[in-house]
Amino acid sequence: MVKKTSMGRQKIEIKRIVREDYRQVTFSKRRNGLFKKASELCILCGAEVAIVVFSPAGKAFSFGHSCVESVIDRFLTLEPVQPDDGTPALVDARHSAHVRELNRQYTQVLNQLEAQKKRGEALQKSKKVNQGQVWWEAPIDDLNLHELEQLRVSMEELKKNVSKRVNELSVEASSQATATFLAVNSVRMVNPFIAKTIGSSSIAHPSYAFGAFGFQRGLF
Amino acid sequence: MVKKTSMGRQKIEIKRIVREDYRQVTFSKRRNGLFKKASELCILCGAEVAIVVFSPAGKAFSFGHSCVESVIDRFLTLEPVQPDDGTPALVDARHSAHVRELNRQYTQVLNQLEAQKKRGEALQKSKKVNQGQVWWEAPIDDLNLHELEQLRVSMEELKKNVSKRVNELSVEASSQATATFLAVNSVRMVNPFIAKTIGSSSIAHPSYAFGAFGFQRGLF
DNA sequence: AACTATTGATAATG
DNA sequence: TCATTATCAATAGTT
Repeated sequence: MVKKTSMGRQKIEIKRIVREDYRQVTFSKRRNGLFKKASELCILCGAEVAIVVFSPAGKAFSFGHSCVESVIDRFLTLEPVQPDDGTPALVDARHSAHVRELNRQYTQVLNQLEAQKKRGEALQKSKKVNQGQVWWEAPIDDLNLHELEQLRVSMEELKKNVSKRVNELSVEASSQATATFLAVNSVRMVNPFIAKTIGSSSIAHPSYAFGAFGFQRGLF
Repeated sequence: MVKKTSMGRQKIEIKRIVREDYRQVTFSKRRNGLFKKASELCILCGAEVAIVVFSPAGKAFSFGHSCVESVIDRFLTLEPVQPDDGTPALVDARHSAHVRELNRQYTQVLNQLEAQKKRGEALQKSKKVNQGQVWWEAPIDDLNLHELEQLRVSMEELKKNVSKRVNELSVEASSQATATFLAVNSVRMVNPFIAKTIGSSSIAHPSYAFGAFGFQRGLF
């Protein structure tokens, strides 16, 4: 079994966190969580959301869909407060357009980044799955008849290859060695391909270095 | 064992909820959840938070600690977007700073995106290599007798597993299917394990668009 | 920054 | 809408 590395999340009381460093970490985590939730709300329900957060240190963070200012503006125009009495400066309008466009691009790239990250994680994960897999102990239980049939054919092929190789070796090696190979005895199950790859730092077969057979781990 | 009264929460994809009634329910729940999270953030970390939410129907909801307006005001005085009655120079300076910061972030995220793309491509490549590599065509030529012996034992093991599985399936499947499996015919040689792994892992992760609309961090 | 054991949020249901 | 509950997602504590 794996060693327990953490007691995991513990219940906390909702009251001011006293220790500054803890508070800072929690602030970061929860601010991200909040923004994520807001993002989901926008996507799921087509809502418009603006969030402004000031850290205790006075640093400002904001989230907005589609744009903080537009949501806030919309909100403020609903409010009885009407601070605006006159000219909407054209220059500022232009600047705002600029900023909005920049924001749009930034947002777009952020999305792409997230997508890429996810993709990378997925690949990493499937790679891990492959690595943890020892092929002769592979999840045969999950295979249907068709897949088993394919496997069977594959095994025939491998057997042929092995036989061929044995014959080749038999020619050049002593008959004693061949007899040893042919004798069935209990040898530990290790994958000879991997052993080969690890043993030699040759790059003759670079693909194996990536755990082509999916193991590396689980071999004692 | 108590009767199951519900399937419980199920994983959902983060995309627009089509059914209006579901969307409305989710909007209510998640809006409350969002406000609660915001409240906790304020209490735990001493942050100031303002949230404005417009439902798709156009109804406004807001949360504020200590007060929506005060937070928004504080934010807007930082933001150069509003035409200020103060000196134009000061406004421009703020605006420039804002844009510079946004540009900096944009650049940074662009760089991250590039890095992620590279990483993803590398993983994809190694995965392809794995797929292209068929283990039964592995470099048997490079194996010595000892390694071949190990391989042989491994094959025995695999064969046992396959036989066992075939027996299991034979019990539950028709004799016809079993017969089909047992018949040797030329099937394209693919590794069923690999196929299986890919198949299941592609459905692996849900996905929400994290920060889908982008948060602007620390604008000043 | 990453990792888990937990708690907390919430989708499905009544 | 409100309550319930099984499940998923966020995150507190730790490394």
